[in-house]
Order: sequence, then C-alpha cells, then structure tokens
Amino acid sequence: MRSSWADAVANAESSAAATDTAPRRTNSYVPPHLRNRPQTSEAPVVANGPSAARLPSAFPPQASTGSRWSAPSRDIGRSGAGGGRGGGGGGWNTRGGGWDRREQEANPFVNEEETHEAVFDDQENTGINFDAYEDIPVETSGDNVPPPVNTFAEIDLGEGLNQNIRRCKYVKPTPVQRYAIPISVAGRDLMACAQTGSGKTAAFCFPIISGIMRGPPSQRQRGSRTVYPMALILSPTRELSIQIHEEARKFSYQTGVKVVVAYGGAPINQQLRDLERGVDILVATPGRLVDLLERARVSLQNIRYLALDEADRMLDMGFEPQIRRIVEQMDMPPPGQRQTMLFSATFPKEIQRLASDFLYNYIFLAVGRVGSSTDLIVQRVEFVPDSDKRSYLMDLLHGQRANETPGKEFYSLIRITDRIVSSLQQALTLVFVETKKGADSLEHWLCMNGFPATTIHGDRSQQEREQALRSFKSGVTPILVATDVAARGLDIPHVAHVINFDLPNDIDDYVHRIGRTGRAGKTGLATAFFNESSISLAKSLSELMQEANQEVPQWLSRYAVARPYGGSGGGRNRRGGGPRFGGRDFRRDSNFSRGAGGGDHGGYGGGGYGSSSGQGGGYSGAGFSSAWD
DNA sequence: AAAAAAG
Repeated sequence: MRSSWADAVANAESSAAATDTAPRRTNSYVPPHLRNRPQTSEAPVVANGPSAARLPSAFPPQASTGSRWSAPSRDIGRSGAGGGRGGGGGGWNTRGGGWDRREQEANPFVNEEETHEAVFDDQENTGINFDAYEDIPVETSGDNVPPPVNTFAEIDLGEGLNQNIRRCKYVKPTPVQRYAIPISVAGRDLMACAQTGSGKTAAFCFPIISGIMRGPPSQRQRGSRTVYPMALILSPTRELSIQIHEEARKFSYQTGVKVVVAYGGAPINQQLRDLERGVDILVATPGRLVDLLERARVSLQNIRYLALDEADRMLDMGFEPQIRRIVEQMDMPPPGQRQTMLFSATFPKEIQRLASDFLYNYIFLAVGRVGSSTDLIVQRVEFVPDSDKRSYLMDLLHGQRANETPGKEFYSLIRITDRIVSSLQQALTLVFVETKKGADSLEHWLCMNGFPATTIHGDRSQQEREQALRSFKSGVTPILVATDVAARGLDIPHVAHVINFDLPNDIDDYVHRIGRTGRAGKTGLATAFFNESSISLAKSLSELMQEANQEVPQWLSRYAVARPYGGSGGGRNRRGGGPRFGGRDFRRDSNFSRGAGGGDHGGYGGGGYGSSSGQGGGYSGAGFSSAWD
C-alpha cells in the first residue's frame, strides 16, 4: 500500500493532535466566534455575513447526549451511542464518523489514485487554466448581495474542509464559487445560472459541508429505520448523482459529515445499508428518492440545505411533479426555514416559477458559460448526408489516430506507467447520437472497424453504464458513443473532441453536448454532422457560432436564412441571455409575488436586471449588451 | 420524436 499525500496530512494531523489534549483524529477546529459558546438555539449555520439571522427555528432541537458546543473530548468519551451509529452527540467534526474503528472512512483521495481514471488527476487538477476564467462575466441581483471572495481562505469554512480543498489542489475559487459560496455561507437562498464545469458542485457543497460541521449533529431515532439527512442534493441523471457524490466525499473527508448517494437502476439494498450507517448529505435522483420516502426510510424534516442541480434538465425530463412532491408535499421545512440553491443552465418560465416557489428572497447569480460558447472550443460544422456519416466519422478518427504516437496496442503491451499511458491517450472522443439503437449500432460498427468504443444510454443496465464511463475515462475505450444521457453535467476530463454525429433539435442541448469538451479551461474541438434533417437547428446554430467567433460555413448561413424559424427553438426556450448567460433575474423587485411569472416570461426585458448594478433594464432580447461588453 | 427516471 503506497501512502498518499492525503495520508501524510492525516498522519501529521493525528501526531499533532497527540501532543495536544485533543483526541485522536479530531480536526477539532472551532471557529473563534463559536469557542466556549454556551448552548443556544441560535442558528449556528450562519457564520458570516450581515444578513446572517435567518433560519431561526429551522433547526431541530439539540440532541440530549452531550453539548455540541463543548470541547470534543467530552463527546468522545460518551457512552452507548447505539452501535456507534453517530446518534446524538458528536462534537466538532467528529460526528460519529472518525472515532469508531468499525467505521473507518475510506480515503477518497487514495482510492482515486489507485483506480484507473485517476491517472489523469494530476493534470486535471493542476492544469486548470484559471486565466480562462478571468474575464468570465458574472451578474448578481437581489437584496444585499454579499461581496464575492477572491480566495477560499477569505471564508471561514472550517479546518477540515480547508484541508480537503488543499487535497483537491484547488488553489483559487472559480467565478461561480467566488460568488455563490459567500452568498450561501451568509444564509441566503440562491438561484444560479451556471453549468457544471464551472465548479458548481464545490460551490454548493462547500457551504453545505461547512454549515453541517458547525451546526448541531444529526439526530437519530433509536430503533427507527428512518434517516434524517440535513442536506439534499437532487440531480437529473444517475451518473451525475454519482459524480456529485464522489466529489462531495472528497470535500467531506474526515469532517465526520456523511454523504450517501441513492439512484435507480442499482439494487436498493446497498443504498439502504449506506443510509443506515448515517447520512448528513443525501445525493439522489428524484425517482429513487420518492421510493425511499414512500418506504419511510428517509425523512426530510431535518433538511436545512436543498440543492437542485441542472434544474432545467430535470424539468425537461418531466421530473417536476416528483420534485414538487419531494420539496412541497413531504415533510421538508418550507422556504425560509431551509436554505435552497437552484442551479440551472437556462432560466425559462418554468424555472422562474420553481424559483419563486422554492426559494426565499433569493439572490440571482448568472455566470458566463465556461468553455462552450467561448474561444475554448473550436466548433466545426460539416455537411454530411446520413449515408456518409459513418465513413466521415472514420476519416475523423483515423486522422486523430495518426496524431497519436505509438498505437494503443504498443503501449498496452509494454505496460509503462499509467501516467505515460495517460499522456499518450488523451484524445478521448465523445460521439453523440440521437437514439439508443443508433448508439448501439454505431458502437458495434466502430469496434468492428478497429476503434475501441463503448456506449452509454438509457437502455443499458446501470452497471453497464457505469462500466462504460469508467472504461472511457481510463482510456481503455477512448471513444464513447452516447445519447443525451451524457449531454449534461458529466465532467469527463480529457475529452478532446465532441462529435455530434446526429445533431440535437434544441440548441441548448447542443451547447451542453459540446460543453463536455473544453473543460476546466482547456481547449476542445466540437464537430457537427449537419444535413437536411437538422435544418431546424440551422439558424440558432449559426447564431451561436457567430457569437462565439467561430467560422460559420456559407452553406449553413444560407440554411439559416432559408429557414429562419429555427432561431433558438422557435419561441420555445428562447435562451434568455444570448450566448453567455443562461438567463437573467426576472424579478422586478424583491416584492415579486407568486403568479407574476404568468405574464409572458415574467419580464425578461423588465427592469429587474441591474437592481444591484444600477443599470436600468436596458436588456432587449437578442441585443444582449451587458455591463461587461 | 427521443431521451431520462422507480420497478
């Protein structure tokens, strides 16, 4: 067993702790303003910021076993926490996670280094091109917006989390993190237009983990099989939930905060066992969560944090009834008594409604797209009739292969270190197709023709889906044929090329798909096969490419003029903010009331924008001029 | 119309 950096830190920690009177593995960080704090019912989650005094009664009464504000040593010595399952007590950062040998927390960093996909990790983390983030426009509006930060250190997130941030090698917050974290730490609700790849996951995980570390420990009814998570993170696809869970586990390592993921397609029993071992943060897809709620294995009455990721996607997929059921019709505390973060790439009417129903006096945040409409992705469109698509694809792939140094067979024989393999294998190619059947047949055809490919779509078993993703990430099959299941949110490092073998019908889907490359500030290539069947996309596609300073072929412009109705989806889902933003705040003022959204987009063009920047609603549809232009 | 998600 080699030891990792994270281990070294952990060891240093425990030996340092040993010289102290503090117990082993405590990370017993207590922020100065909370030290020696008497028992109180004040909201402890709100650590910073002037508008801190929210959530007064939102918290469950304190557990009777031990004071959470007392020194951790008292809690460590506590007796009989039934089976060591983190009931009751648990002082700072210890909530039953670290001190019990039977529940050794796996080191998510080590684990990762030993898995195949981890060979890329070094480059991924150190290679973030922060310069690419520098000029990304950001817009906020709402009452008393907390100022953004420039470093993680400016926010008091707690020592345990800070260490994990270092372990993740995050040196500098991304734009969405700079704004969202202070907003959230100040206890405010947040509606954010941003995409994954912008550092969204950390943006909502850090405040949640930090808040849970500071807050009262989770309570657990003895003998009951119901669990009471304090935070719920909903996401549209299983793979996205898995990904969020993996990240959240790293962020919460050794903080005692427990993260569990629940999603469909996998046996529920393991997930039930995971839940029984304790859960503070539950990451879930809607369907499986409803199932768990119906079985009364999960109660939402202790929810203090709710995060909805890719909200527009969830609505597109018809999850609205389930989401409303989860959020409004179960036992979750209402808006104002929980903190809610709504993330969405676009901000159409349905999302605005959701925002006004789920959020309390929220702050609106729009972050420019990272690496989709920017210069980071080179977009190409080729006219390719359906019958020629395969041979055209073959040409592209052969071209790529020629650029690689020795063939894959060569280095898999030699079995050099993973790192070298990774440097040779970086050209991961993601091929999007329209249908599940099409995905299978293209994958088969590629394999037949000597290109190791795999496929991910909704007709494959969950096991197959996860296996496909692993084998793609690790470079074993450097070509992944996918349906839209993989279009959004998935963060696969080193995708150098996205090929739209079949174009989607919606320009937003196109944007999401090509966003799988050019991640983390790296450059990427996106190639689209266009023909008559994608004519409805001509106008919006050529507009998008124009706005992104891409070369638009003449023939595409001609299609765009000939069939102008296609612009951004022919009225549906008109992207509110032009190429850079998914939308903008539609509230006219803070007195926005429910139902106002009924009035024709609730006022995209209204005066809401600029309520904090002082600019008086100069936005007019396609014009999109903003404070940064 | 297809895709995704609970079985």
